[in-house]
Amino acid sequence: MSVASGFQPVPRESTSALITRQLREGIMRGTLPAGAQLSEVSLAAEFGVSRGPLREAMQRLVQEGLVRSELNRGLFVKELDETEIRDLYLTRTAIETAAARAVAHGETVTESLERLRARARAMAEAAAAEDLQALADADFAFHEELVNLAGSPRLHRVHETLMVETRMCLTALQGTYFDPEDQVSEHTRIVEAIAAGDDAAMVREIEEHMQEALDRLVRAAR
Amino acid sequence: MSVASGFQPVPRESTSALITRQLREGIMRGTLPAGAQLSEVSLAAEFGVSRGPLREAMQRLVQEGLVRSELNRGLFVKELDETEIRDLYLTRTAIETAAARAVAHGETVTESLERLRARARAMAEAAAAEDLQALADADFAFHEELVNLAGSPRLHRVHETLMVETRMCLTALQGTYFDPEDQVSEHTRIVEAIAAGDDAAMVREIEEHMQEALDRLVRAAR
DNA sequence: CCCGTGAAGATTGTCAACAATCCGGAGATA
DNA sequence: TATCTCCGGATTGTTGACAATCTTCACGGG
Repeated sequence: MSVASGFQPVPRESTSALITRQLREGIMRGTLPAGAQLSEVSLAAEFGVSRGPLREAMQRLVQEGLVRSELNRGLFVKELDETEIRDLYLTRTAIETAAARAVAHGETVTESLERLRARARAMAEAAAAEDLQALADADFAFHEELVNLAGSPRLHRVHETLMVETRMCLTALQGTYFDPEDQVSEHTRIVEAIAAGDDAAMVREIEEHMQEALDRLVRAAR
Repeated sequence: MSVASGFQPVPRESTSALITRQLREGIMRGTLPAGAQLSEVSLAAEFGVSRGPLREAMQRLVQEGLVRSELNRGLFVKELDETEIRDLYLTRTAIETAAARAVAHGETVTESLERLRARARAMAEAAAAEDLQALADADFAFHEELVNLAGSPRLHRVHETLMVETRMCLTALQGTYFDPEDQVSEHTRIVEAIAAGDDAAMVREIEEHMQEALDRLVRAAR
């Protein structure tokens, strides 16, 4: 019975894990806006489960830092002030520079670069088509790809949360205009720095990109 | 009644948070050894609570990555093979280099350096006294201090988990001998690089320190 | 001797009810 | 009018019981 035919272990997931994912999505999309109280009874009813599994999912989000718990009062979607946003981008810089270095020194650099270039191309196309939604999605896809290619479960897990928080910010500022060309070129420069194998340049490009993105965000928020 | 007399908000914590902390401590100290199944009933009995709050605490640890969940089978303390340990140190490097840079560019560099030097001194003293336990503790205190001084809640949260995992490794290898002098000098060099304000050197020293620590660990584990 | 079958025991997953706590407003008092 | 007290409603925190699932081991057939 061992024919080695690439079967993956059945992906069954616990209910709390499923709920966690949906809640995280909701926070990301702004369906659950920052500062909102998460009522246990109403959410449990919405998911069609009892409060037990729902509370377990909540605790996961608390540990993740997306939800704040006030004892005997309730759970609230975490709000991000400017200090928090700066910290968010500081941490993203830490994770993504590490990821870039791992990619640059990895076994499959050429393949990785190909995938990153594809993501960058997708951004350029979205920018050319002036499709801001697609541009934002491609932007996220690029950064997720970068961290995935590093092949580090820890960097990946941390980054996942950071991206949710980032999306939270952008959702809150929906409708604001950012110059597409800047964004595209910043990403292209990152890829080329990785291709060049120049660690210092790589770090510098990512740092500048984060700084730019942070500035855009903070400026728009005022 | 508003005399503004520096009271801090009562630190009341939820039961699941308290349990989480204790479980984490147990994992760290090896009381709950890697790979062990965490029985809900027995643990709940030990804590004197019912299974509800305990399960919530477990979900936090799952999210943190310290515990692995197998559906309908149970929860197990995560095991760290060599690949995992490498990833752990990769991530620690990412977090701690970022922290060091934040400290170096922070407002209170001189004060921060003082505290780091104090930690380094404590290590030197423990090494001189050949107290290996104290040396290990001082080592951890140094790295925790470094990340705390960065003042980043996100770096801090991630790092906390990483340190638990690191301690897990060392607990498993208890009794192994590491050269104290090497450890002390590596930390001193990190502090001095921060003092010199040389970003590149700082990153290099931390990377080398992590590499050394990783090598010591991997060598000892074989 | 090996392998499939099935029941018993143990463990996890889920639920609905109970207890404790908090918030807001009505009423009383100075 | 301002303030204190107390009560009702709502929400969270906790519990014990029930359902579903997995593991183990003995049994019987090939």
